[in-house]
Amino acid sequence: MQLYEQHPLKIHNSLGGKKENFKPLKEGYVGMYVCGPTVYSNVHLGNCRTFMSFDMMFRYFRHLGYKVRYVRNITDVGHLENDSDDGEDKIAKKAKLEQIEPMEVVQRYTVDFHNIIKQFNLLPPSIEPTATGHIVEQIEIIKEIIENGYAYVVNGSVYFDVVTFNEKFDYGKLSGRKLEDMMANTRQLTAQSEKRNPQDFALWKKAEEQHIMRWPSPWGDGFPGWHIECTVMSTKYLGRTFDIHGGGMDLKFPHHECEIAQAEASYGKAPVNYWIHTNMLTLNGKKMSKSIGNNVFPHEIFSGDTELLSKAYAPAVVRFFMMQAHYSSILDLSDDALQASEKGYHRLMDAISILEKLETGSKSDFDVQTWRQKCYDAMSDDFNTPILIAHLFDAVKHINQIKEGNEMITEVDLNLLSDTIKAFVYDVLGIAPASEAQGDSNNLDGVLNLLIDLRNEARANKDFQTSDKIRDELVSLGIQLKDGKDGTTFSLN
RNA sequence: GGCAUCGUGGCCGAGUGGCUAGGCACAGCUCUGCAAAAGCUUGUACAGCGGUUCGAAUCCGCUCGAUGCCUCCA
Repeated sequence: MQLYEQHPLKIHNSLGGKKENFKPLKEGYVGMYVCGPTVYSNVHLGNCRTFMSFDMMFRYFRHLGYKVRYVRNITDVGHLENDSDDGEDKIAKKAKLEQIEPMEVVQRYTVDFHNIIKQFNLLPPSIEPTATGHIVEQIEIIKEIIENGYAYVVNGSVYFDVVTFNEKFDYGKLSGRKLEDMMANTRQLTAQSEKRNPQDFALWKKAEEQHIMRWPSPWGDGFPGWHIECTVMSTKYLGRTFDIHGGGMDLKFPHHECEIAQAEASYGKAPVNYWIHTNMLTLNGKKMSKSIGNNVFPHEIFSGDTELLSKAYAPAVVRFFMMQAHYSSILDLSDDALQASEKGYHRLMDAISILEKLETGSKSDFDVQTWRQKCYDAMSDDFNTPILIAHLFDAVKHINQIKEGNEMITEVDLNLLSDTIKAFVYDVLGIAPASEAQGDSNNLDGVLNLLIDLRNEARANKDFQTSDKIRDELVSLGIQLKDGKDGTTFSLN
């Protein structure tokens, strides 16, 4: 029996706005697509939060025993700079600015993205397709949409006909908008626009002479519109209808709305059963955004090299900080909040590290079975990581009590406790084990144990000057000694 | 202007029609040579105004405020 049978999962579906019981199309398998980064600049921390949230979901699905195909794309072409007719591709624009090949820009920032994501301990997706690798498929689906009567060609460009589409399908069902309202709220089209209606969006854009990223198509040389790549790459690898589609809240409209429209206009059916949208990470109460410059880069956090922070924070601490908030809530980044998380993180990790040293007894004062169930209940209730973490701290309390000799635990329970807490912290939350995060080494252990011995000798001789010197010097090196009942231990910061 | 989300104790952040999340900070105590760590104890918050209810912070309405989307953005 798989874990997913014992712990049924509920997911908040953005389409409809309700929590629903999760039922995959094929039992035991999950298909999940997440809109990945546009690689024309470094990822900022806000981007990372989204990918981290979906990484956590990916991990929990796997933990539950599902076989998951997780597709996260790389957008390396296609974002129109603006809606005007000379709209050019963001990546191409950046390339011209820096006098290099567009694919060089793509390469540089893709490498940066992978590097950062790895430090945050994200698992690689099953497939990471690129938009430029699927031009042929994009052209094919555009042809289909034209044949079905939901798109029109103007002067080498192809536009999706929202009004015609809306007659048969419902444009706006994901974002809760009505086409009439949208049209009423839009200014009149300028005379020179090619579009029949301001709400129409580009499926294919004609490339002007100076446009360097271009591909031949039945409508002339050009490049694909922003929304079509996701429709193509998701359905190609997951099927025309698949389980989960995720992305940041800011993509709900128009991007995801358009994806639904494109899929329905071509294949005639809804592409996705469960839409999941993660909320924004804010900085000073405002959304992080590349375009307005309100952002923090991960390397600035890791190095502490920013005016926003008083010190550097390890990737695992940042990850723990993010997991303390629900994925669907706005999270505001601040130095105070990170500091609080860092302390909590160390408390949790210290408890895990003393698990092996605990002595077992004849009975348990801690109901591990019930606690374990609560952990699953939290995660299975729309991936409620903050509640899970609250339960983990409940266990921390008991672990410390057992260490102090105030409580007892049986060997069986201790093993279950140990396995469960490690599974949730390491495997599900994706928080790196202490040894990895702290750069463990046996040499260091040996040296520290020697220093601890020397200090304890000094203390025994009441030579507190020496003992305090050892302790204080170590603290300034980031090593904290902890005197307990059963001797002295240390932890690294 | 339209649509959406949200407003919780010093800070961060869950949750919910009645039975006190959690973390951090603060205070007292225990332990300690002194600290740190750990443990124990204390904090009764839910924007405002109405309404529904035996009972609402939780449901409904209004007001105020914040944020997001409506043009590229996770």
